[in-house]
Amino acid sequence: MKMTPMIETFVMHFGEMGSRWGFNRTVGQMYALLVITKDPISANQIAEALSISRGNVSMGLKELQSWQLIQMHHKPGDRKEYFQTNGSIWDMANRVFEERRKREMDPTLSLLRDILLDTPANAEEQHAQEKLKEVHDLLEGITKWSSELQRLSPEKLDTLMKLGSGVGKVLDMKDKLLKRSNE
Amino acid sequence: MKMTPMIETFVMHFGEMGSRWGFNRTVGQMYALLVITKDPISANQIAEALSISRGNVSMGLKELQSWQLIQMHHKPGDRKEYFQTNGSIWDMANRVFEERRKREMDPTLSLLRDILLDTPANAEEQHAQEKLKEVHDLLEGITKWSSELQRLSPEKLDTLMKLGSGVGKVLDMKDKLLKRSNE
DNA sequence: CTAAAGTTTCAGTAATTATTGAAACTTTAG
DNA sequence: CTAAAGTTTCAATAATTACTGAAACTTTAG
Repeated sequence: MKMTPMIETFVMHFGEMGSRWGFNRTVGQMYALLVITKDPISANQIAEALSISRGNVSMGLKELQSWQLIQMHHKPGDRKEYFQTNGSIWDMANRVFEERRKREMDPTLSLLRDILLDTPANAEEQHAQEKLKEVHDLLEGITKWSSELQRLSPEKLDTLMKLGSGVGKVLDMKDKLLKRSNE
Repeated sequence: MKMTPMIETFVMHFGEMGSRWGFNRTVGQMYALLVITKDPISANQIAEALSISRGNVSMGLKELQSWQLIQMHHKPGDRKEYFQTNGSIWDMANRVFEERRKREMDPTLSLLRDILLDTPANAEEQHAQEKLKEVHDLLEGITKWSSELQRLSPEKLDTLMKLGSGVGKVLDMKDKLLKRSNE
């Protein structure tokens, strides 16, 4: 597995970005390689293409599987395992959002819920709790909203995206419609 | 500056989460402290409350300022600088999203644009480019969509959020409305 | 059952990132 | 202008995180 310069550029960049996206450099490289490679490839091919150790590849594949970003394959008459990305680019984005929400918001949300059950001991804690309530409501709002979005069909999502700032107009229309139906 | 146990719990948790949110532990702690503290506090008070070095606080404040999350204040007759969070919790969320978009998507988007200008050298690169196009379109979609959302008034955003799965229905209404106005 | 082909684990080490604290710098009251 | 009060910088070091590769494990063909 030799990468062409174009492919190498992309793979290495994805590696650099990896850490910002929630996984480490080699996991980012591995995923990039799998995204642009048409046919499933083996762990050894990955190790060779990226010049990293076989052990590291094994751990990376485990990580990518835990994100549900890749799939394992078996070729008939071959004992090796072959890997491939799982689903469309949209599915990938959904999984990444979902996973990050789990890691970045859920633990905080749960802690905030606990703290908000306590009775504030003094004026200082009273003020603190009010702020925490705001943070809590924000996180809860984002969480609910994002799970609603994931429930929408891809077509509706696409419409919504294309609507852009037009969303404002649609909201106005909604108010008018409701009013009309109440009359 | 002594923190009560409740406040300490929150501050330390925010520190742990900090790295997942794009800044480091102490920056997370510092921000949490500023969020729940009513009156502006000095760099020294922060260092004392969190038991971290004065130098570290200085760097952290710089980082928080670069995210536009805090504001500096001067008290009359006092040479010290006092700090306070900047804007509402909503403003905070907006700034964090914006900043993360800059760090996590913009560089990739720009690289992808470049690569897509190249002519594929063979079938392998041809397939790679198709995939890259998909990734590019996804990132561009998210970028545009999120900047549209930021342009909406807070009230409309709130309506949109509360709408939840109702978004689907509103989209249906939109189609009907358009049809009606065309008749 | 055995050996071969493959995968995973994990202790040790390398690489990266965060933190300290002393020195350099800046600002202002007098 | 000077000294005092404050802030920032950055080289050294600590803490964390990622990577390697050999050993342990698993699976299957024969």
